[in-house]
Amino acid sequence: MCYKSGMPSGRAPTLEDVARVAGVSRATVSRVINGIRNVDPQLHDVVWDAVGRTGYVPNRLARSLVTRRTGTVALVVSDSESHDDDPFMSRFFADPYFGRVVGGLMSVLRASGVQLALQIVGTEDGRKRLIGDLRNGQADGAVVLSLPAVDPLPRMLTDDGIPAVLIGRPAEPVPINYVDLANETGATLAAEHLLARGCRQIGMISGPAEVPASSDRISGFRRSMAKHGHAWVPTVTGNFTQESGEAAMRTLLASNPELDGLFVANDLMALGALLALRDAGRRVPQDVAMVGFDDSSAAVAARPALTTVRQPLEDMAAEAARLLLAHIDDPSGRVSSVIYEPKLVVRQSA
Amino acid sequence: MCYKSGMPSGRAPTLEDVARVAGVSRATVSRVINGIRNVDPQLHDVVWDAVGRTGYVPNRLARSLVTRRTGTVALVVSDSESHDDDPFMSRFFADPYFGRVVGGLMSVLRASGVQLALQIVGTEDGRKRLIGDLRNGQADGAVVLSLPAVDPLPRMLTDDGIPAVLIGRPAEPVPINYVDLANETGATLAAEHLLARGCRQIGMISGPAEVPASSDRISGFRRSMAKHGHAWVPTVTGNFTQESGEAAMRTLLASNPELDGLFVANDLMALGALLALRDAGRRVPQDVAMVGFDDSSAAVAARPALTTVRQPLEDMAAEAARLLLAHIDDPSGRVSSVIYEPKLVVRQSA
DNA sequence: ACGAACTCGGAGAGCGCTTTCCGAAGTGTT
DNA sequence: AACACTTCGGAAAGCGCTCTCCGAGTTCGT
Repeated sequence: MCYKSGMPSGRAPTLEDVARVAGVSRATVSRVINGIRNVDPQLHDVVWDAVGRTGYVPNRLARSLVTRRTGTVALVVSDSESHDDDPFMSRFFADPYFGRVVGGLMSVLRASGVQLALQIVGTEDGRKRLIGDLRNGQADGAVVLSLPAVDPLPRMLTDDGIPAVLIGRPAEPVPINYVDLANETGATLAAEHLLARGCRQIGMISGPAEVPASSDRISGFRRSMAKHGHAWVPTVTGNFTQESGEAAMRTLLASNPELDGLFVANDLMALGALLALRDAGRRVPQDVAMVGFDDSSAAVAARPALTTVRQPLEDMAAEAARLLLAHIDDPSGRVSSVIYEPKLVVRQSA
Repeated sequence: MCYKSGMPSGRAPTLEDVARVAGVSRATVSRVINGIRNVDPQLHDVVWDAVGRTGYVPNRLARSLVTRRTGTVALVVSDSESHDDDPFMSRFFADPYFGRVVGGLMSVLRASGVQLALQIVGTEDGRKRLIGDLRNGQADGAVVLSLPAVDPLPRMLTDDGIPAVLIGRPAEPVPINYVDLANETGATLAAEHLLARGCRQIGMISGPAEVPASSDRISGFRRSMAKHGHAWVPTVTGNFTQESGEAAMRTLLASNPELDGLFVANDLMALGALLALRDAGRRVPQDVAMVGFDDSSAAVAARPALTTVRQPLEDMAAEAARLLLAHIDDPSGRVSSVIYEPKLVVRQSA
C-alpha cells in the first residue's frame, strides 16, 4: 500500500490532476501532451514532470469522443448466417488464412499505434449495427475479410462514407478499396504447369462458386485448359476445408479413374485430396500430379510437399492496412485497388 | 441522395435528435433505450418509433465514458521484444494456437455482445501503456495469452485490480485467474503410451524451458519415465515451430540412432520431426513411435496421423472468456483457475 | 376534500478530453 | 511613447451520453 510513483490505487489520474500538480490549466497540459503550438519550454518540462509523477495516461475514450478518431480499426469477419451450433467460425479462425491476415495487418497497424478490433457480423441486423457503430466513430475504418457470396456490406460502407478496404474483391462491382490476388492468373499458372508436365486427364477441386476468389480460380483454370484443347474439366466443389477436399477427391476419383492431374483451389483441400489419393493407392506425383493454392504452411508440411500457387497474404493484408490508414487520413482520396500477382511454387506434388 | 429512413448523410443522429423527433427529453429517450424504470408505455412506443425513423445507434464511446464500461475485452499477446524484422508475430498468428483461442473466446464473447481488441505488448513501455489504457477503461478486462518466460504483466494486472484471465498459468505464482491444461498429466499419458507400446529408447523434443506449459511437459515426461526406470531422457529443445521440430529431430537422431520412441511437445514440431524421420529412412510408427501434443488440425492432416495429447483449447478459451466476464461483473469475486484434463488421442503414429 | 405516497418526465451536472476564443504579456517599429 | 503584431495560457464550450435530483401530476386513504 505504499503508494509509489504511479499511485496505483483509486481512479486513474486525469488531465485535471496533472494540471493541478503542474500548477497550470487543463488546456495547457493538453497542449503539451499533444505537442500543439509552442508552449513555453519551461512550462513544457514542468508539465511532463507532473505527468511522470502522477502516472497520467490519456483517456482514449474521452479523447476519441471529441476528436472523432479512435486509433482503432475493425476487422470484419462475416459469419454467413451460420446456425448457432455450426462450428463455422472456429473452422474459420483455425484456418491459416485468418492468422496470416491478422499477422499482416498487425505488422503495419502496430507501427502506427492503431489497434485492431475483431467484429463478427452475420445477420442483417448485425450489419446495421456495425455500420452504426462505425459512423459513431467506434472505429476509424474497417478491413473486411473476403465475403462469402454477394453481400450488401461493401455498398453500405461506401454509401455511408466509411473508410474501408476489402481483402478480396467484392462480388459485385462497388467503388471501394480492395486488395486481391490475380486469381485467374494463378489458376492459369497451375493449368500450364500441369499441362507442361504432360498430364492428360486433369480434374479440379474448386471452392464454393459464390466466393469471387473461388469463381475466378475456376474460370481461370477452365479457360486455360480450354485454350489447350481440354474443353471439359471434371470438377467437384469443396468448401476449403481439408475434409471437404478429401471427400471431393473420392468423388472425383470415382467418376474419373483415369485422372493424372489435379488442381485444388486451396492447400487445405489439397491436403485432404492427398489423403484420399493415398488411400486409393495413387502415388503423387507419379500417378497423379497435384497443384494447390495459397502456399500456406500446410503446403510445406505436406508429404509430398505441395506445388502450389503462392498468395502473399501477409503482404496483401499489410497493404490493405496501409490503404486503409491512407484513406482514413484523407477520406477524399481516390478509391484504389491493388492486385497481387501469384507465383507458382514448385515442390514435390507436381 | 434521396434520404431514406436512415438519413445516411451528415453526422450520425444523437439522443438529442431522437428526443426532438419524439418530442421528449434526452433523459427519457435514454431511459427507454436502456429499459430503465417504468416509462409510460405510450411514450415508450413513440420513442422507439423515433429511434427507428432517425436510424439512431447509441454512441458507445460516449456511453462508455460515463458508465465506465466498454463492452470490449483486450486479447493481449506478448511479443517478447522481438527484433523489428523478426517475423515472430506472423509465425505466432499463423500458428493454429492463436486461431483456436480466438475462436473459443469469440464463441462466448459474441453471445454477450462483447468485442475483442487485439493488443500486442512487447516492451516495458508497452506494458505500462496497456495497464494505463485498461485503468482508463479502454477495455473492461484482458485475456492474456500464455506468456513466454517470466513476465511482470500478471502482477501488474492484479496490482491495479484489472479483471484479467491468463491462458496458461503464470510462471510465478500470482493471484490471478487462469485456465490451463494439466500439462504434466498430458506428458505422463504420452510416456505411458510409449512405454506400453514397448519402446525402449525414448527421446523428447521439448519446447522452450521458460514457458510454463513447456516446462511442465518436460518435467511430467521425465518423471514418468524415471518412474519406469528411464532415468535419462535424451532431449532437444525446439521453439514450437515445424522447422525447429525438424532440426531437433535431426540432432536427436544423430546422437541417438537407436531411438524407437519419441514425445514431441506440440504437433507442429511433430510434423517437422516426421519429415526428418522420413528423410532418415525411419518408418513411423514401425521404427519410431511418436506422440505429439495439442491435437491441432495438423495432427489429423499428418501422415501418419499423429497420436497426440489433446488440449481442448477452444473450450479453455471459452472458459477463460466466461471467467473474465464473471470477474468483470463482480470484481470482488474469488480468483479462480480451472485446469483441464488432457486426453490421449490414439491415431497412427504411436 | 386534503395531504401522503407514488409515478413519471425534465433539467442539469458531469464523464475526461480538445479547441476556440480572448485577454495579458512581450516584441519591434515608427 | 504609442501603435500594431505576435506569443502564450486560461476560461469555457462542447463531444454524446447517463443518472441523480426534483417538481408536477396522479392516485389513494381517511
